[in-house]
Amino acid sequence: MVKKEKDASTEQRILDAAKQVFVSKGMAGARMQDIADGAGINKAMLHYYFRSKEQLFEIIFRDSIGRFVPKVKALITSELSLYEKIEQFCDGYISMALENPYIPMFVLNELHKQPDAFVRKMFNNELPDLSKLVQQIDEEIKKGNIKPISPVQLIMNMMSLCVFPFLAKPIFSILMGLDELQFRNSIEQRKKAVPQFIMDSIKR
Amino acid sequence: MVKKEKDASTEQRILDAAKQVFVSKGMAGARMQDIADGAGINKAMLHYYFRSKEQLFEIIFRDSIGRFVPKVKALITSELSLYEKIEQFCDGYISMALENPYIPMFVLNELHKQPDAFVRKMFNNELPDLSKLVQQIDEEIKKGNIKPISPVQLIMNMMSLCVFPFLAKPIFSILMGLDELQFRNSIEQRKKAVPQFIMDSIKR
DNA sequence: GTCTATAACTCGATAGAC
DNA sequence: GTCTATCGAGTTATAGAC
Repeated sequence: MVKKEKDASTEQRILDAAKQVFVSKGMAGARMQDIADGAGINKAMLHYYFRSKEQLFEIIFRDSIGRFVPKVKALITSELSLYEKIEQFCDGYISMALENPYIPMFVLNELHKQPDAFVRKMFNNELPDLSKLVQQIDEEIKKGNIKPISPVQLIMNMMSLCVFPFLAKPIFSILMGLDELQFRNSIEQRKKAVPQFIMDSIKR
Repeated sequence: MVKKEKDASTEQRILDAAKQVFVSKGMAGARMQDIADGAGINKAMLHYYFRSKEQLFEIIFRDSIGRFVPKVKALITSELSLYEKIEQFCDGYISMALENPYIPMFVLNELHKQPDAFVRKMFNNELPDLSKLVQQIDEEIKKGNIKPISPVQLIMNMMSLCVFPFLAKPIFSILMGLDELQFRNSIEQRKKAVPQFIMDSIKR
């Protein structure tokens, strides 16, 4: 990196443009030309800064998801109560996705193209251990603190409620006539509303 | 169609293979070669039966989603109670997606590439009218039958709980160690469990 | 570092024999 | 109806001048 550090560097402009294109078109649909246009340079420069499309994609992905995964791993094996875990997962995921709204679609697409390889990559070859969380749910049921529910169903519900609105943004916006700001506000509310919705449902 | 009707027709084999490929790779990622391989023929035959990739995609899409959309439109404007609508939407969507598990991903992908055009195509240029449903929710709140909740949030929740598990099948299966049958059973349960989960949460 | 030009390749589509 | 062979458009990637 011998260049001068004046305005927003070419490198950064490429990364920003690439994020934008990769999320709206997916890896296969993305065109290096579109990324170059978005960054205000030509295709050759993309290859100068990042050897290949593959590598550009890789860098963006790691940079985006790299910080969130370890947090979730730590959370689910922590000593917090079930309610705190639900609260922190929802808040943490929704906050992350509000800052990187392209991530949910990005992850989903790659997941479908090569499930095993991608899951391993995402979790650095070490799957998070859900057994403690599952056990915790079963205990709360046995103690009579929450209604009987299969842990698998509860975890599915929590993830669904957090992730899906980001994936379905286009259809929600059109169907419910939400503009950019209204959509953002609706999502913002969900940081509190989703844990509330879940607890209202399961608590006795 | 002058060919003999012996085994599973070439045409049907193409459609089956195409479904399979389109859902796992998306429209842009799908390769005519892969579809041809899946159907046990060569690329030229694809073009003989279906003029273009575009057209093949179109046919599969209309065939899959064509029946479900009108049902939903009728349901939300019907005279049924809020609870019955929730129950029937969840059961209807989950049943449809269990039979056509590729649809959720398929719709989502196209939605992201060309949101407006695709939504119009999906609903035949006539968006479903949610106002009656929204009004119904507000009334139930005013009557004190359910807790205060934004109709937008409630509808988002319902759709999330129904759709997301199909999208996230690969990660759920790996994370929770579910085989094909176990996953199917978990989803099957959700036909009843999701409406229950929602009602438990909102009812007074 | 940035550009133009072009090589190398992928993939949808077509021609034409059988 | 089915195949092989090939074209042509569109894309990633590289060479080489400035």
